[in-house]
Amino acid sequence: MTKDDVADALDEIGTLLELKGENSFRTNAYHNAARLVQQLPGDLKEMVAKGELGKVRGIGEALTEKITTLVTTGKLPYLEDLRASVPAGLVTMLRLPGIGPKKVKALHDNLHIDTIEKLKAACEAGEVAKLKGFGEKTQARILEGIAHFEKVGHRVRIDLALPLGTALLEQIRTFPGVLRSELCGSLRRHKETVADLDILVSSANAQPIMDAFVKLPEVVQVLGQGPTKSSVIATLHSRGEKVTMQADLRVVTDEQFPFALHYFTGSKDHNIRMRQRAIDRGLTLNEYALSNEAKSSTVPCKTEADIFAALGLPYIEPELREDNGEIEAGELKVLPALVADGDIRGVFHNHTTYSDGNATLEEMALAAKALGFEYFGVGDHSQSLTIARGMPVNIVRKQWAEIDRVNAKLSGVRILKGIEVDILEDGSLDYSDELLAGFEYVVVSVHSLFNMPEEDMTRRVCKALAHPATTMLGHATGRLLLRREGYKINLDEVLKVAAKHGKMIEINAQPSRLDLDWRYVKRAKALGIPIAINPDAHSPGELALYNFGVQVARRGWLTRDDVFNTRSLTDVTKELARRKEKV
DNA sequence: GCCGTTTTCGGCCCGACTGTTTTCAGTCG
Repeated sequence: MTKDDVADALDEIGTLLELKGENSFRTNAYHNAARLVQQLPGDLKEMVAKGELGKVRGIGEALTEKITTLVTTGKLPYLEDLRASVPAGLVTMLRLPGIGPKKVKALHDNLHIDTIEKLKAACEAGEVAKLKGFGEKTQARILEGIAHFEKVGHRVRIDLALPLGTALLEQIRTFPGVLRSELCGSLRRHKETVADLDILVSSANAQPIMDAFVKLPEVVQVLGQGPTKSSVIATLHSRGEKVTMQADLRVVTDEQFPFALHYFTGSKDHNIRMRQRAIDRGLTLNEYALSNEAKSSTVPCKTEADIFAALGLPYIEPELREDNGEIEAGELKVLPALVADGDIRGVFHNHTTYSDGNATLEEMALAAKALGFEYFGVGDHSQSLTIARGMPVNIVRKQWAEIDRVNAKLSGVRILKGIEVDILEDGSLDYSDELLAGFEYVVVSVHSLFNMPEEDMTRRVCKALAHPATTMLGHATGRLLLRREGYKINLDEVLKVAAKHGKMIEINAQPSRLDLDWRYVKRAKALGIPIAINPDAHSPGELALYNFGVQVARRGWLTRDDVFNTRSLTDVTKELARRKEKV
């Protein structure tokens, strides 16, 4: 049993106890212990053997015993009993927004609801609204949540899908007889969420590769196995979550590989356009070849670039293949040279122990330096966001003094004095103009009152953007991918106001956000709005998440020049100073 | 569940919001 397996078990106990109505301090102790186990340095088995587990603050006698049982026997009767006493569907119901353990329990106790399907039926019959503590609005909200759940329930965030895909691919690459191999589909196009994994291999002999694939340790179920295609369910722990996805492996000959790679990368709409393009030239394109049927000959292509060239196009990056103008741009030779990870020279919106981050200014700055960044922009929370330990004014001044001290000490990286200031209900900012003037830049974000009507929210954010002290807008919609839709806001209006006042917009690179969405990134570019890619890091490790933001930027057609933090420290500080002077 | 130099019980987890109520429980970050 790995740390992740143990953490999963403890989390599950916590959740099941919540559903049984257990007090929250007790359930929290389990969730807390799950996190502790996951973050434990060193080998868990060793710690158990040496009896060191109990020394960890937050793990007492009862948890030591349960973790020991899990690690030594691989199972836990206590958990198995709990599972048997709580219907599995109740845990799924917790994923609906506005529905917590108490409401799930009430639904189960009173209406015997133990699945999403039964819940939906009960809502539609109006039974839920009649329950004590529920009402018409709650019932409507549940139905909305179910509709949302049905739409995206099976998709997985890219940061969780990628490690599973990579783990499978890396093992496949060690199989004898594998010539070329690649992850295809929406994962290769770097979409923000992925439905399943498409893996492509070229080899002269498919069968042994198929046989080895279905026996990989991540594979928990074989859905089908044929001579050229196998489908499995695979599972992996990544970033503290258990990821389960369908994975399809296809094996083609090496001559077919570029065609199959292009075909399985998609998107479907892009492929349709490409096939049509082939037909226009008297050719046919499919996943195996580009052929001239009249002459019963084929056009030899060694790479995807050869296929594009054969159809009169420059190479089109996978991120652009959405039939979103890339073919027209290719024809006109105006495809953008997309920004790349290596172009990023610093980041702006990050947190430290001054608010809800878990590392100090210096630790974060050093981690930024280790990534090759020239500058680390701090953007801790402002005073009204008390839950995230937002900084009162005196703490801001203390942080400034520490930044000066650390900057004097460190070389090769410079800390920039920024802030993530809350946009208050009326669109004003959470600090006085006088204090705001003391920052090198100001990120403005919404963290409260998500349910405002669209018009009010739009006005609120636009007012904040227009504030002279504002440098850029943080996570524009507040969405949490697959979990919570963003607040209702007219983004086109927001972009217009940003362009008018010369303000920037961030791509929040947290994989659960990826907000601004790439579709709007492209529109922002058209309006000349500079984009900043920010990891919104709360720990040193999260700084590396900026690469997910780069992927969004690439899907939004951005070049290096479109992204503010591709500029050098000198350029960035000069520009920030220029902006402040204007104020 | 955990924790403890105010130590073996009682605090831990705070504030705002929502929708349900008629004084508050549940959810969320």
